[in-house]
This record gives sequence, C-alpha cells and structure tokens, in this order.
Amino acid sequence: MDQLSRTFAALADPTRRDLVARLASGDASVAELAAPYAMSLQAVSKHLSVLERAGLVSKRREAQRRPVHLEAEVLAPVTDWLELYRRRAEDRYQRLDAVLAELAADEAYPQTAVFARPPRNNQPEGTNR
Amino acid sequence: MDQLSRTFAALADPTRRDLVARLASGDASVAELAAPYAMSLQAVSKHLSVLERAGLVSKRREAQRRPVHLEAEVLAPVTDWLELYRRRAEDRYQRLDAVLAELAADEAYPQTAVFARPPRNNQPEGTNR
DNA sequence: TAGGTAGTCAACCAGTTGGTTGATAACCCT
DNA sequence: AGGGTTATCAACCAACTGGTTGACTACCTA
Repeated sequence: MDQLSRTFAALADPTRRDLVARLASGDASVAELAAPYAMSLQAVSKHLSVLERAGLVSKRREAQRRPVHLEAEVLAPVTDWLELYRRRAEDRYQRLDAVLAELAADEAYPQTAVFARPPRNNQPEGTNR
Repeated sequence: MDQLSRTFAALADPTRRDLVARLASGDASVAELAAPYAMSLQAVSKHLSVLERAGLVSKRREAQRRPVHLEAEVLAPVTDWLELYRRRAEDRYQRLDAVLAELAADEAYPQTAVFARPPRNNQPEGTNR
C-alpha cells in the first residue's frame, strides 16, 4: 500500500482521529490515551500501530512508558492532494460557466459538447492493495 | 459510519483517488472511467458506489449512460479537519520551543514537565463501525 | 422486433480490519 | 529477589473489502 493510502486509511476511523486530535495538544502514553475509551488497552495499542505505520505518530521509550508523539508534517501531502483536486474541479466549474455563457450567446446546443472529452489513459499510482 | 470516516475511507484506495483525479477535469461515463484499468467494469462500478456513498460523486441518467460527476465541495470538511490538527500541533511545537528556551534560561530539568498533562475525557464521535 | 451497448445486482472468495482474551517482556520500586 | 505497571505479542473471531463471474435490466438503433 502506498503512503497516501495508508494515511487516508489510518484517518478513516473515529477512534484514530480522536487519538490524533488529542495528540495534537501534546504527547501521551498508551495508557493515558486508552483511558477514555470503552475498549481494551490492546485495541488502542493496535490503533496506534496503524497510525505509526502510516507515519502519523512515533513512540519514544521512557522506562516502561512509550510516549506517543504526533508527526503532523505527514498531514501536508494529504492536504495537498485534496486541495489540488478541489481546486481543479472548482476551476473547471467556472470555466464551464464561461463556456455555457458563450454558447448561449452564440446559438448553442446543450451541455453534450462539454461532456465529450478525449479518452484519457492514465493508470492509478498502483492498482493493487 | 460517520461522514468523515466514509470520505477518508473512500480516498484510501489508489484506484478511487485516480477516479476522483480524472473526474476533476470533467464528468465521464462508467465505461469511459473503467477503460484504463485492468479490472472488470463491475469492479469500477463498485468503486464508484463507494465514492457515491461518501457523497464525493453523483450520477445522473442520460439514456443508458450514467455520467458521473465529482462533488468537490465535500472535500472541504476533510481539508478543514486536517488543517485544524496540523496547525494545532504546529502551534504547540512553537510554544514548546518557547517553553524549552525559558526553562534553559532558568535552570531546567528536561522535557518531562511538558509531558504531564491533565487526563482528558472526551469520547470519539462514535466508536463503533 | 431483434441485437448490441451500458450498467447494476447477486453470489462467491480470499485477505484485511477491529475487536477480544491470555501470556509474556521490560522496567521500577520495595 | 519479588510484585506491580506498562506495553506488546499471539491466537482467535466476526464483519468488511476488493475483486471475480454470471444473470439481468434498460435503452438505442437497424
């Protein structure tokens, strides 16, 4: 699985998002993190492993404790990806408005023209999971 | 499953992200979308259903075709969530720098003090899946 | 009206996920 | 040395995911 997929997948769980949210205001041990939830410590530990494999979190060692630290930088590529396509779709929308206005001014048959695009041929970054 | 989880989960797959990327530059039919991939039309149709349940995409009806349209607005809450915690962690990091500088100026034992936080007690938005 | 095209639905399968319990490791403190 | 904490590891389980194939529906067109 690629990095971006791992990050999105890691954040696709309410408990894990809550962990990230809490870690944003400071490091905490596994037991501290686990306390509020109605699930076993092991389950929380697993959630933290998922976050760790996604690079969202790191643990250092301090006696028996394993203080967890949020690595917030890795959120940046995710935001970038989202912004890229949000913006692109928005731009296209505005261009569409312009095109429609122009068509209306000319003579115009409806939106079918907008719809016929040259077939693209890009592969996804990696199709397997 | 909550909305945010559905959206993150929908984007946690390279094929689905590629679909979103391609749809950002214009609507397309299911067959058009499926063409580049080495998987069945049904598989792509399933991916589109996932995107649709997440609200990222809508289909209209046009003869036999089902042109798919990207609903880019729903990306906004995701970006918002990410930005909130990225920024919060960043702020804390800078505050930490300040604190450490001050401690160093005073006398200071290491970062253990930063570590002891009052135990929080918030539940995640919904723990079940 | 018959046939091709576009798409969905249903059943199935292997692998992953999110949780459980029990055992074990590593460390601090008497 | 022994006991209590903190955390991980391992085995297990039910539910979900991402893919397959086959059958079906809906529509256009000759």
